[in-house]
This record gives sequence, C-alpha cells and structure tokens, in this order.
Amino acid sequence: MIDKTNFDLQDFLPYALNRAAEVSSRDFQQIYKDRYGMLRTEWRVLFHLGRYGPMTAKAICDRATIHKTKASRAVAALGDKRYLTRETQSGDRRHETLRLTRRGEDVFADLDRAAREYDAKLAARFTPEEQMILRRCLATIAGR
Amino acid sequence: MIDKTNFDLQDFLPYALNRAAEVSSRDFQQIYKDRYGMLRTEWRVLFHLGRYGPMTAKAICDRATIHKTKASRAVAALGDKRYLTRETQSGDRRHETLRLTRRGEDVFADLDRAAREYDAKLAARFTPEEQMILRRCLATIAGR
DNA sequence: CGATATTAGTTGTTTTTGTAACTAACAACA
DNA sequence: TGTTGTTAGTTACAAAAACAACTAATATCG
Repeated sequence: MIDKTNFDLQDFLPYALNRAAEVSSRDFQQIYKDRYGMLRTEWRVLFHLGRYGPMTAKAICDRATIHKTKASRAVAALGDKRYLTRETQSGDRRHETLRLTRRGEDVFADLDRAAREYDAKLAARFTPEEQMILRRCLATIAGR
Repeated sequence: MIDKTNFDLQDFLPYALNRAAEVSSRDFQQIYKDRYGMLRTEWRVLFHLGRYGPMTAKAICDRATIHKTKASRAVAALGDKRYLTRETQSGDRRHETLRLTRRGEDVFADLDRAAREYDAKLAARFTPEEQMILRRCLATIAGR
C-alpha cells in the first residue's frame, strides 16, 4: 500500500525547502559570524536598518516577521557592538528609534556587498526564467 | 551608492528560501507535534525508516544529513514512544539496526498520508511547469 | 601481537530559541 | 479621574540545537 506513488522525502516541499535553505545559508552565515560575530537575527535587523533607514524594533518585527523577543536580543547585541543607537521618541516614550552608527553602516555595506555577490553566485546556476519562477514561487509560499 | 540596484532582503535567495521553508514547515510541524509529540528530527528519522525500511542511525544520518547527536536523541525518543526497536548487529556490535514497530508503522502511515496531502495543497498553487522548476532548483541548491 | 586510528553511538555543557510573564507608557471611555 | 485595555519592549525560565568530549567496538599495520 505504502510506496504507491513513490513519495520520497525529497518530494516533500517543506523538506526540500528546508534543505535548500540550510545549504544556501551555511556559507553566508559563516561570513557574518566570522567577520562580525553576528547571529542571523542580528544580520536581518542590521540589514533592515541599513537598507530602509532608521525605524523602531516593532517595525522591523512586522516587516521581517521576527518575534519581538528575538528582535529585542538582536538589538541589544548590535547595541553592544556599537552598530546602532537607540533613541526614545519624545512623542511616545514606548517607541525607540534604532539607527545605525557609522560603524554599523560600514558593516552593512560590507555584508550587503557580500550578500549580493553570494546571491549572484547562487543564481548563476539557473537560467533567468528559472530564477524568476523560483523567486516567485518562494514569495508565494512565504505569503507575500 | 547603496541602493544602486535596489537589493531587498526578499531578493536574497538564502533569505527567501528560509522564509518559505519556515512558513511551509509551520503547519505540518503542528501535525506531528500535536498528534504524536514529535520533534522535526524524530519525524525525519521515522520517515526514513518507514519509507526505506530498517537501517542504522548512521545510514539515516548520511542520507538525511542529520548530525549524529541529533539522530541519537531522536532515536532514543522514538524508542521511548515504542515507535522503533534497536537491535545490535551480531557481526559488528557497534551497529544497531533500527526498525519500526507496528505502532511506528501506523504513525508513519498517518504522517505520510498527511505529508502527501499537505504537499499537494502547497503544490496546487503552481502550474506543473512551475512545480517542476521549483523542485529542480531546490534540489540543485541542496546539492543534488 | 599490540599500539594507534577509526567508527557508531552516547553524554555533558554551552548557545540559541521559544514561551510566558512582566514593566512602562499610553489610549479609551465610563 | 480611574479603571480597563493595548502596545513596545524586556526579562526569566524551559525546550531545543550546536559543539565537544567521551565510550565501546573494530580496523590497520608495524
């Protein structure tokens, strides 16, 4: 009964996605870990601030779907490394504007460049059409 | 200088892959967690034994790229739940053959069915061609 | 044979994550 | 006002993962 349609683990999309995600993350992870002792969430927070400018932790959480406790710790770690400053907003003192320091900007610039290179290297294995479809599928699954 | 080519986080393949993997895993994870109190590694080990028959922990590690400590704990947990038995091989007493029990087979059958259904639901959002390309790209990235 | 290396698997310790409960600030509305 | 509710963010504790050191069995090769 089992095996009727030969359903392998590789055929299971969540598994295939996880494997591809793990493998593709591993090398790049090494870069921000080795160069700057950063964790994945820290890199994501840094990227958001570098790419989109100053914003609150909440805004980053919403955009990147990061849980607030993870974000809180990442922000604390980036603050310890002097990659960002935190400024309480005068209007609503619950909000803190996060802003990259000069050093944070430099780190972002370096990692942004590395990310682009890495992405290009990965994408080079596919035709433009495959790339487009791959990216579109991933976006669909991630739920826009 | 930054922003030249508008490189968003969504454009970074490792990020897009991770997001899609997270989202696509979340619902299915709930199934084996709620129904059988299983962890992801346990589900993977169970699947391997159910799909490919009895084998050693080492063989599962190699096939699924699971670290041996994770596998060891997953096997112990599955043993505690009476989903598998362990039999030391007489030829080489370092090797243990893992084998699903009747109960383990039942659990596998249930989860295998759920996985197929879930996969079909996910795949239904794409055309056959998109699916093919998606799966092929994922396999390529995962390293064949 | 016997010293050394290798292999399968386990155990212990440290990091990292997940979950829940908490604080402080503000909002809404009787 | 003042009670209740909500929001941003932190902290404490439990679950899980990563990493390193370990045991026991077998290979290898002088």
